Amino acid sequence: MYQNINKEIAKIFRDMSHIYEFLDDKFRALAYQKAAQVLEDLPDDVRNYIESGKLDEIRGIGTHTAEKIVEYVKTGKIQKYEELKKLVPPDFLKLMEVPGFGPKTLKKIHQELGISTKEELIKALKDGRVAKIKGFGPKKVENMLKGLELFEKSQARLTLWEALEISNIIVEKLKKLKEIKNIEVAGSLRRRKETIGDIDILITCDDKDREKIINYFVNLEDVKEVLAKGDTKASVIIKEKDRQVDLRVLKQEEWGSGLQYFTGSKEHNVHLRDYAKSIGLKISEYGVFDSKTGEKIAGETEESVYKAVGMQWIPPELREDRGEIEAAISGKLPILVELSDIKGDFHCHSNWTDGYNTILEIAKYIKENFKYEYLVITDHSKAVRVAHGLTEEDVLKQIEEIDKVNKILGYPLLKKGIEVDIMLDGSLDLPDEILAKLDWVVASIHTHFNRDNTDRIVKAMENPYVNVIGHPTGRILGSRESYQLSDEIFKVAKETGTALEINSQPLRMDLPDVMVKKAVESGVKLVISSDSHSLSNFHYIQLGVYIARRGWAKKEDIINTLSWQEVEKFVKNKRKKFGVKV
DNA sequence: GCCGTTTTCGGCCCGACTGTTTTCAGTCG
Repeated sequence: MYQNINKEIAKIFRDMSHIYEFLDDKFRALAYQKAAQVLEDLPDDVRNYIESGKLDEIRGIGTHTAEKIVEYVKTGKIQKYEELKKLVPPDFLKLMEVPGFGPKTLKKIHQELGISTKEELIKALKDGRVAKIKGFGPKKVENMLKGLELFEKSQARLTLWEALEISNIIVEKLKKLKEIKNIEVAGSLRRRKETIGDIDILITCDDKDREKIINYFVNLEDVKEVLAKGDTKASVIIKEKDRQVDLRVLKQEEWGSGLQYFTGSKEHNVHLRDYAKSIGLKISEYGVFDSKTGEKIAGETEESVYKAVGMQWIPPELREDRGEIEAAISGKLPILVELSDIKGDFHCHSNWTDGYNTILEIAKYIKENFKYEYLVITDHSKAVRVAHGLTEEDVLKQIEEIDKVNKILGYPLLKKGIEVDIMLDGSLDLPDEILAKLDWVVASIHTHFNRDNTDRIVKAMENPYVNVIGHPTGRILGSRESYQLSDEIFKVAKETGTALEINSQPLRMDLPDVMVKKAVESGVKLVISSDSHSLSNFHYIQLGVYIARRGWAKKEDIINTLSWQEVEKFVKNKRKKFGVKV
């Protein structure tokens, strides 16, 4: 069962971390926080680590957290957690995530007023009881109430695509000001995380131009409300999706260290600063300093910051504290795949099923807008009724149509493919004789999400004609969790010569980054696909490239970087392996 | 509770901001 148990335990550890914060045991809280993060990022089922005796070799998991993991696996609960839970009102655990609601604040309210539910707390905030506690006051209470409101409003995060679109609009407008010297987005957006909270934009300029730039920013037509406007920073809410956008003005000599700091992630920065400290240096957003003399030794560029602590520059997509710091110290960072390496797209839909455009329209659009060597048309197969999936006869007709369009284009840009459905028993809904006529076969699951689907995917991969598994985990961000899968899929993918898809649809982003990393480590090939249903969708491919990069994928790991001739070799190799004549 | 390119014990990122204080604790990113 893939990931679920890791997540279950991570959630408990996170709760325990909150409880320890509440109990003023800061460092235990930190340790559990770290263990939770590590578990969430773990691409393997944690039980595999137990079996192989490697559980406490994971950095961040020690003797005691390992014991508790084993205990959970064996008994379904953690005794210590059950005891700790009794010490903190359950509502307060959730409230700790609200801005302004720290452990000390909540503890004091709990002790002084004997309050233990969210409802009572809100009442006490409003009727002035909280404001009377020593160390509290009207302003603090006001901010807590505001925090509560904000928290409830902004729970939903933007997709990476939405955040990129919004930030591009703002950045392009700012770029028109010639006073701005450097400009860059920061935060999770620069790291290209799958979802984004707020948008951070950093710039540098001469001191005398600050005011003009900040005024220009807060007066953009996209701005709905100005939250704050100061000397070095302005925050606004923009009309598009009611999102907060922050502009920060840095000094030229602090550009690198500021960009590094504001890019994060938090975990990456903590680890980086900790390491710097161990070699006698101090890193802050203002630069890299000698701990003893206080002398500044770097900061103007990001490269200089990493270089000063003896590391390679780390691409933002890797900055999640998943081993990139160690790799950068030993000079072993991978050279990540880039959008310009991509030679084609392997998954799209035409109006033969649920796409909006004719095959000819698609072909012309790709010819004009991409430098692709190939594009595989992969409409749905008949089992997907809502999409009017293709029957055997339809597939044969579409093959003729594609030949026709290629003739119009004057070269064979389009390739013949299908997104064939994986049935409940793992069989496919089109016969091998039909699949054999195609250049490329994507096999996907579109039904029965509430079960462990390893068996279905394994069986599909054992079909000689299946080249890639489409959106392998089935997740939809914000609405559908991944179904369960075991690591066997990586093993079988490798053995059978089947690739795994990185589906670039903004709400899919499937495979997720940590699974991409696992695939790369397992020697499994990946295919980046737009899964387009309309012309503009083809541009999603860059999202897939970002996930691939976040999963440490190199050019060699990605099938799309191959010429079509090499792709054909990949297809033939699998068929040969299964004894099919090619 | 975790961890080691100073350490197996004694640390655990850094700085700004806010609101409450009268020198600082708590929170945030």
